[in-house]
Amino acid sequence: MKGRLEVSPRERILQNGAELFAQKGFSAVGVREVTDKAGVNVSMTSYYYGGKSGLLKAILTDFFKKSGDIIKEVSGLNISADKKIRELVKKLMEMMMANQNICRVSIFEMPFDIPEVSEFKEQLFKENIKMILDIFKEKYNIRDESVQLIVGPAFYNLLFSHCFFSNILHQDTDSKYYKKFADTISDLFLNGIAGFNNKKKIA
Amino acid sequence: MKGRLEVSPRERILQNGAELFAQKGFSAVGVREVTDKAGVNVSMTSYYYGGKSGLLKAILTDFFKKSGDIIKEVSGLNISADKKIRELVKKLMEMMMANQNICRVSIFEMPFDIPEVSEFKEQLFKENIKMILDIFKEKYNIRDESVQLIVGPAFYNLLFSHCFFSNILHQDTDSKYYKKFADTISDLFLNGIAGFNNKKKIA
Amino acid sequence: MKGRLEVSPRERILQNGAELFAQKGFSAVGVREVTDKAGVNVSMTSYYYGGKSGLLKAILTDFFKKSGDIIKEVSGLNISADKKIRELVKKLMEMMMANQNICRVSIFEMPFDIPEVSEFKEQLFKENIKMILDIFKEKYNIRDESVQLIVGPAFYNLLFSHCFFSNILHQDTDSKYYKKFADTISDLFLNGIAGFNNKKKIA
Amino acid sequence: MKGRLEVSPRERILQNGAELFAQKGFSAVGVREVTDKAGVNVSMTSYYYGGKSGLLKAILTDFFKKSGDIIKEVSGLNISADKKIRELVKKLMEMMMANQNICRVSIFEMPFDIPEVSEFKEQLFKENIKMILDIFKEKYNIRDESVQLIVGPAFYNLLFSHCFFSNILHQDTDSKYYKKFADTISDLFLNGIAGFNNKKKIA
DNA sequence: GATGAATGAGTCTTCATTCAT
DNA sequence: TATGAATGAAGACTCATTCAT
Repeated sequence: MKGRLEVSPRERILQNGAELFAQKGFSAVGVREVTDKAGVNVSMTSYYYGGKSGLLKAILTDFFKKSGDIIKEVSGLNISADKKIRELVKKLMEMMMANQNICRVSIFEMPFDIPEVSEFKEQLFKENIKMILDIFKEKYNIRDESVQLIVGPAFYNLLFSHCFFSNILHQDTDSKYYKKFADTISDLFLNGIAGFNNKKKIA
Repeated sequence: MKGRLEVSPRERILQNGAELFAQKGFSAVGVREVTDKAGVNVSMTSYYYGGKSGLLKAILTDFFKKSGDIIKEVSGLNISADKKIRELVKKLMEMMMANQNICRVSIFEMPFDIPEVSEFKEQLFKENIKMILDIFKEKYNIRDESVQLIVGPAFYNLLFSHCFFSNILHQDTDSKYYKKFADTISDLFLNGIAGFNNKKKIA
Repeated sequence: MKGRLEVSPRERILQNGAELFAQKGFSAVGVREVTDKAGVNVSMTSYYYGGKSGLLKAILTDFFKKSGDIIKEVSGLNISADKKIRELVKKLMEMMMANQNICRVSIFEMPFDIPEVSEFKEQLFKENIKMILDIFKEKYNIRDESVQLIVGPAFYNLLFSHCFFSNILHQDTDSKYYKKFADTISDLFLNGIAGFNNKKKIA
Repeated sequence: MKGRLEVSPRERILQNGAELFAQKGFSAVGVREVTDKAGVNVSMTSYYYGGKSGLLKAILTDFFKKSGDIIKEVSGLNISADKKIRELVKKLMEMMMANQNICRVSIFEMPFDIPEVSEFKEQLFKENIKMILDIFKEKYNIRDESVQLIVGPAFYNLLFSHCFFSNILHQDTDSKYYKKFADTISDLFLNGIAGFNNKKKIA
């Protein structure tokens, strides 16, 4: 009899896969490495996810579902756009803190050699970006489309810059750090974007 | 007969390698693919660069040399810190525009499965970040170290967010776009960082 | 509720197995493919037939039983040897028409990698050939054993040449075709074998 | 320095592949088994033939080239059609004796699970059959197309019935056997086909 | 300097089968 | 009787690298 805390093989593969992919990069990790770590048979990756790329798709799906839900939730709040952005940053940072591996993999893996997965990610990503831009537009007057194409991604990138550099800089990422990070990014972005409406340019 | 414009086999490998790595990711590209494209023999990669990872190291070296030179140059200018930042963004963008493949590869490839290259990149990257932070400190009062660890990378990330998303969003990246991008990022960042010194918070 | 026309799972596996084996070859078909097509659980192949090779043995048994019965029946008829041969060809063709998949599989699969099945088929096959040769010997004087070893198989092969080529030539195989085929083969063979007793050689 | 009798790795793979495929069937043989027997590295199969199916295609090409050359040569002879047929049988049997493995593989392997190879064989096969039928038509009056579709293949099948049964019957196949076989088949076929022109039917 | 045949380790995936339910 | 999750072995193939020429 399996105990209550027992995690299913399917889930173990996803979690361990995300962890290894986050550490070493998708294509540098073998399925055998993942399943060994998960304590299941090699063939279970194909059995459950239809293969290594299917596992990556499952990870991406998980991430974009989680972040999409947050964006939608924040969108629906009855608060100012600025507050929404702060709230969005905070909630996304919390989610990232709780799902570091899945997030890092979803953000950084660009499997251009697997078109199917590549297009899949592209689609999910664009949906996310669009929803975020909709929040910005509630208050800020971002007419120029080319700016939109810069500001939206820039925001997204700021958010995840932590992921980007924690890999390289090996910073400690406790909950206090995440909070500080969220605040700083919100300040930086809100002040930055506010400046667009000012006449006088800095420098 | 080799003309004046003839590029050496060694250089052809690097350029074609950077192009393919940028398109498909380092580990998704085989040396054979690179050398075929470059029109040289397979074994020349090992011959010139000591192997595939050696080629990546050479690309990284090239990029960090180029960006380091720009940072140093701008650092030495006798202008305000704000203007230095604008100049830095402008110059780096120009460099990226001229060396898209090498830049993208250098920024996005995280070869954690090859510790030697991974550490190599980490070292070069940290040197760059440090030099940039020194410019910020000239004027802005960024006391809190954890903020430093956020703002520096955030700036770096903003700069390269273009790379990140051009892969996914397939934007046109002509020289006009680059200029607009540089301006927007400079505005965003300078306004954002200026806000840190303001008492009143937005939102 | 199972109706009268319902076919048992066991039989469904055999029929669908024969069909797929006939189309794609024994080793190119997986048990999962067979059971999916049959609408039963994967493990039923092992359950009913003791495994994939057991299923093949069952198909072979079915075929050699059917053809053996025909040969015995024709042998016992009180007609001339020539007529027996015509009748044999006709009856076998009818049986093949009604059991195309089982016949094709039984004739063409040579599972040398599964000695048990290979020997099983060899034994059944030799019994068939022997019974056919006995019919020939009733009238024709085929003394030379090496000729026996040629003529018997040649007859058998002529009979099944239709199977052999229908795979490649994609002929229509309606009942009219089968009748024409049976007649032609009978003519060819009876004329051919009759010639053995003639002195003068053709050509 | 390699001796004069040394066979190239490429050729060793083909010969040993043909031998193993002939014995155990194409899909029952692993590439590793072939290359081990050939004394070369596993990857050479892909290197030279582009994979296991490429090796099969090479074997087929070899066979159909050899048999096609013979058919063309005999076609061009200035002798009666009957003599051409006898000569054809004799020459093909000689070729088969000298290339037993390649012939058996080419005749019996029907790789329907590899459409590319399947179609490749189909095309080569049809070309062969067509050339043979042209010889028949020189003298014999085979008007009915459906008979053509039977007689041509039947001849082909008679020829190769030896292959078919030597697998099962384990006959000795020395040069004396081959000669006897060629004679018997020629007699059988020429008498059989001659009978088509006779009014009276046997039986 | 440059070639390309050859290597061997490693990859993902598929398969028939089993066992607890 | 029937299920389907799980197994372990084996499959073909790719890759970076080397070495004799």
